[in-house]
Amino acid sequence: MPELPEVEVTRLSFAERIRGARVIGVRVGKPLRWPLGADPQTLVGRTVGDVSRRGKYLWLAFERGGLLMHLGMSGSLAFTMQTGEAGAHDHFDLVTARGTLRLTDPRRFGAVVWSPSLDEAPAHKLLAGLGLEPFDPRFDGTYLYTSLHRRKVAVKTALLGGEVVVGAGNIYACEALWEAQIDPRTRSDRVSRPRADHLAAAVRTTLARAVELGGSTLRDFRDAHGMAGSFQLQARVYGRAGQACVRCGTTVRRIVQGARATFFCPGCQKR
DNA sequence: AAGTGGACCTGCTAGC
DNA sequence: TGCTAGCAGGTCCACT
Repeated sequence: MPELPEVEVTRLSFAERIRGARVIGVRVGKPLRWPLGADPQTLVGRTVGDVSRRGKYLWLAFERGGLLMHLGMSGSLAFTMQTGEAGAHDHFDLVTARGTLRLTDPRRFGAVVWSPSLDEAPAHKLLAGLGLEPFDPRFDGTYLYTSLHRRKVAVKTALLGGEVVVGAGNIYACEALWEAQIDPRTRSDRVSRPRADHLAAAVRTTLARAVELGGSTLRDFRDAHGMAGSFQLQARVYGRAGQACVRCGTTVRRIVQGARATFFCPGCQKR
């Protein structure tokens, strides 16, 4: 579920309200992708600081150390005063006097990991190797062109990998390639310089627009207030196999790349 | 070393 | 109506 826009929308929906809140309890449910790495009770009494984002990870800073959170494929966070009884898929509660931050994640690919800092393990290990943020000024056509030319994978695969640029998952990688009119099967080292410019811009604008629209709610994504996103209503190719391309009318296709579905228009997305 | 495929886990949907 | 296969927004790890 959550790609950069969903994670950012989630962050924006609770960061201000939780800042300064004192932790009064922690509840841990079923195991997530990685163990918490600390006794949950050691969080009690600490005060939450800034909430920031790196790629699809959230970092809840405390006075010393912090929680690195990932929503996996099916995770979402809620932050409310009236938190009900924990359900079968509620695997982490951070209870504060201002409300409870609850991670709900049916598939449990998500994670909540305690780390002394972002520069130390385990956070460091998880964030090492991540590419540039899409809104980093250094993420431009030159950078993208150079990075893509170091590899020989399909350009869609390179975008999804996160080693070049973070944040575009399956929906937004497909959408950005449609926007840039690039065939997702194009080998990364065959993307021309002008098209790298176009693609860098498309990644940025696609993700930015998705944040403005509250992300994509395909089935169950909600921000921390319970608000659904609406980008999915504007998707040009994702999930539209068999339908006419809104730009050229050609039938949108679904193929499989690296065990992931790719949607594209064979009419106007060229190699 | 880089590229590929399997693994993790649960729920929903389409099709028989 | 009920069962089953296939599919889903991510990413780590083992293997070639």
